[in-house]
Amino acid sequence: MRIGEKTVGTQTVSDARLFLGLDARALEEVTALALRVEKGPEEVFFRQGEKAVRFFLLCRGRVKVVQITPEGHQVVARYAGQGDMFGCVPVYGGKEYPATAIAATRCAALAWDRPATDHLMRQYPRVAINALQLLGKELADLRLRYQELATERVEQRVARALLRLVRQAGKKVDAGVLIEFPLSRQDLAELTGTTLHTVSRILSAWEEQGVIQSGRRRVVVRKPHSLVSLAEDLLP
Amino acid sequence: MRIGEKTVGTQTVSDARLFLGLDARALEEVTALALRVEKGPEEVFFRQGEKAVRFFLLCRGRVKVVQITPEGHQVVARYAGQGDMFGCVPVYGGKEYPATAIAATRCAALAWDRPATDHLMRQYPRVAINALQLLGKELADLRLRYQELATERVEQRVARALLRLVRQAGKKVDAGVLIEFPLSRQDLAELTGTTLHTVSRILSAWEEQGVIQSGRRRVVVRKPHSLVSLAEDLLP
DNA sequence: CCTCTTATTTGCGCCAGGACAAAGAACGGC
DNA sequence: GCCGTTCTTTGTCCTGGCGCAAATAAGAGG
Repeated sequence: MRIGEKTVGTQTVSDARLFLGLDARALEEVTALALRVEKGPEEVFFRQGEKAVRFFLLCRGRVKVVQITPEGHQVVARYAGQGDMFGCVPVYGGKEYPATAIAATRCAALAWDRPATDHLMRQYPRVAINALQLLGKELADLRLRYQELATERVEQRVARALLRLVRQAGKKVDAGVLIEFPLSRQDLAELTGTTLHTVSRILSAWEEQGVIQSGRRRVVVRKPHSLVSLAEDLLP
Repeated sequence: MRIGEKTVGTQTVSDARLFLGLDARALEEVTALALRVEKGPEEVFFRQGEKAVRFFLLCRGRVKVVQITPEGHQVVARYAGQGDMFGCVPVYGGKEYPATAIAATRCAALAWDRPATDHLMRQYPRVAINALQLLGKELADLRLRYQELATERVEQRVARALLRLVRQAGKKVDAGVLIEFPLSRQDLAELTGTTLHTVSRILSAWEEQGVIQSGRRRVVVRKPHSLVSLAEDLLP
C-alpha cells in the first residue's frame, strides 16, 4: 500500500455526503468493505451495458460519464469530481450501467460491491436517506440541464457548461481560471448537445473578445462575468 | 366521505411501489397519515417555487408537471399517471417545488406532509429504499430523454413522446389507441422541446399518412408501428 | 343559434447551426 | 528532430425548424 493511500481513503469516506452522520465505528466498517481502485487518464471504470457490480466514490481526479446512443452519438452526462459518487446504479437496484465512466485525469476511487452496498443500507438507514438526497440533487441538476437544452441557444449552453466546470474544477491562475482537466472541443460539444465545429467557432469568437484563452484540450476563463452575461443572453 | 373513496385510497397505498413490502399494520398507519386531495382539470396541486410541504401519490387521473424558465418558456417534465408519485421533493430533502403540478383530468391523490414523510422513512427503512429505486428509475428516464433531446430531430422526439403517452395512457378504441387526457399541440411542443407550429405541421403530415387521427386536444394513434419507425428514423 | 374564446393550420422568410471538406497546429513517441 | 496522430480552425453550403402573421375551426357559454 502506497503512502497516503489509506489516509486518502478514510478521509474521503468520512467527508463523503453519503456517509454523513455515521459514527467512527460505522465509518471503520464502511472503509473496511471498500475496494480501492486507481485509473490513469483514458482508462475506463466501467462500460455502458455491463452488469453493475459496484458503485464508486471518487477520492481524487476527474471522471467523465458518457452515454452512447444506438446511432453512435455520444452524450456527456456529467463530469464527476472529488467526493462525487458515480456508477451508483447498484444503490438503487438497477441491473446494468447506463453509461460509461472514463478517467479524465489520474484517479483514485473507492468502490463497494452489491452485497456490501445492500448490507450498509440495511445496517445504517442513514445511508439510504443520504443517498436519496444525493440522488435528488442529481435529478434536480439534470432537470435544469434538460430545460436549458430545450429552450436555450447553443452559445448560452456552452457558456453555462464552462461556468459549471469553472465552479467544479476551476483553479486560479494568473491569466484567469483554468479548468483543471483535459477538455476538448468535442467534449464540450457532447456536454452541450452540439457539434465540435460549432463549439470551436464559439470559443474562437470568445478568444477574440478576450473572454477565454484556450489551447489543445485546455481552457482558461478570463472573464467569468462575460460568460454569465452570455449565459443569460444579455447583450453587453 | 364518498363511496369508494377510502377503498381507492387504501388500495392505492398497498399497490404503490413506494410502500412495497410493508405489512398490513404499517399500511394502515401510512393510510391514516395521508391527506386526501381532489382536483378538477386545470387546477394546480402546487406551484414552482412554493415551499414543498408535502408529496403526492396519484390515485386517479393524470397530472402535468411543468417547469417555467426565467425567460418564461415552459417545459413539460412529465405526465404522471395512476400510482405515480409527484412533488416528491420532501422525500429527498429539498426546500421548494422545482415545478408546477397541474391536473390534466379530474384527479384524486393522497398526500403526506413533511413530518409524516420523515416519520415513515425513519420508522420503515424499506420506504427509503423503495424511494431510492423509484428516484433511480426517474433519473434513468430523464437521462434517456436528455440524450434524445441532444441527438435526435424534432420529428423523432415527437414520435417517441406519443409512443410513451400511448404506453402510459393509451386506451384502445376502434380507430386505434386514444391518449386518454386532453393533449394540445402546445403540450406536445413543451414535452419535446419545440414549438407548437412545428408540432402542428408534423401531426398534420402524419394525419395525411393515416398514422394518427387527431382533433382539438385529442390524439388517436392508428399505426403505432409507423411511429416506431419514425422514432428510430428508419425510412419505410 | 350566435358569439367569444381558445386551438389549430398554413404560408413565407430567414437564420442558427449542422454537414462536409481540408488545411493547420500541437503533441507524443521513436 | 522527424513523423504520425490527434485536435483545432475555418470556409462553404444547405436545411431543419423557428418566428411572424393571418386564416380557420372547434368548443363553451349564454
